[in-house]
Amino acid sequence: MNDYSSNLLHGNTDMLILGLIDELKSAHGYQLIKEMERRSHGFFQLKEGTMYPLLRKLENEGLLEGRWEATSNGPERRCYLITPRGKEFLNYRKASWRDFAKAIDLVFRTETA
Amino acid sequence: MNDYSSNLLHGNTDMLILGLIDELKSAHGYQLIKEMERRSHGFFQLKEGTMYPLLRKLENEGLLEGRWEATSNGPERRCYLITPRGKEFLNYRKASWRDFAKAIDLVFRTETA
DNA sequence: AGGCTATACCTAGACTTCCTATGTATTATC
DNA sequence: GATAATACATAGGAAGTCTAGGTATAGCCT
Repeated sequence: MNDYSSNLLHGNTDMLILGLIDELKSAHGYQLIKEMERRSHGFFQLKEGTMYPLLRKLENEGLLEGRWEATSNGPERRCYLITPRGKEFLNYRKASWRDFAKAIDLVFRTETA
Repeated sequence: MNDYSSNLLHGNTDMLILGLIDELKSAHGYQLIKEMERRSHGFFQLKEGTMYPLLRKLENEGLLEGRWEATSNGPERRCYLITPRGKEFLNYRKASWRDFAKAIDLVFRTETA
């Protein structure tokens, strides 16, 4: 990420996490970091120190549901599903994002437009 | 602004300020707050505690040039122009913003797209 | 056996950015 | 002379992300 990406990311991380889990049906933290990086062509490189506390926070708020799962070839992982409340929140955040992007455009659109 | 707007705003404020000053040729802090609010239909309501320190910071960094001006009907105001370095920086930030918005879309675009 | 890499998660403390709350001062309006 | 609008200033706090460390398992290579 360049110098500003983590600033721009501010407030969008939970939308990205919830959205990805919603799409993937089930995902764990490490996977989400890699998947976001892959999909954005390297633009988003969320740090572990950001991801794991945030997942727990979203779980505590009832937006995600997590459970430990054993793997055949590595350490246990905590897999998350999105809850109905999480889906609601995701939709709200997506709408906020659209409004925000629209507002940026409005500011830069010239007066006569 | 709703609860999240100030989070989404993170890292975009200087782009908005520089962009508006660039468009308006010259502007002062109070004007910028009102103009942003007007143009975004109330979405952006930057606080004075955000605006004034930021303007001074941008001036100190050589991106803006400010001078005090008397007014006929009120207190003095500090008017700002954008410098060549400021325009460069603005273009860079606008490009970053486009990249960021694109990255968000990429993450949410389904695999097959 | 030992070292390296990838996977997978955890935490404390720092940093940046923006907001809150408050203060000063001028002019116009009621 | 009280209030509102204009106009700027500042200290302290809140929120979100990063830094920089840590633990642990499994596979691969020498």
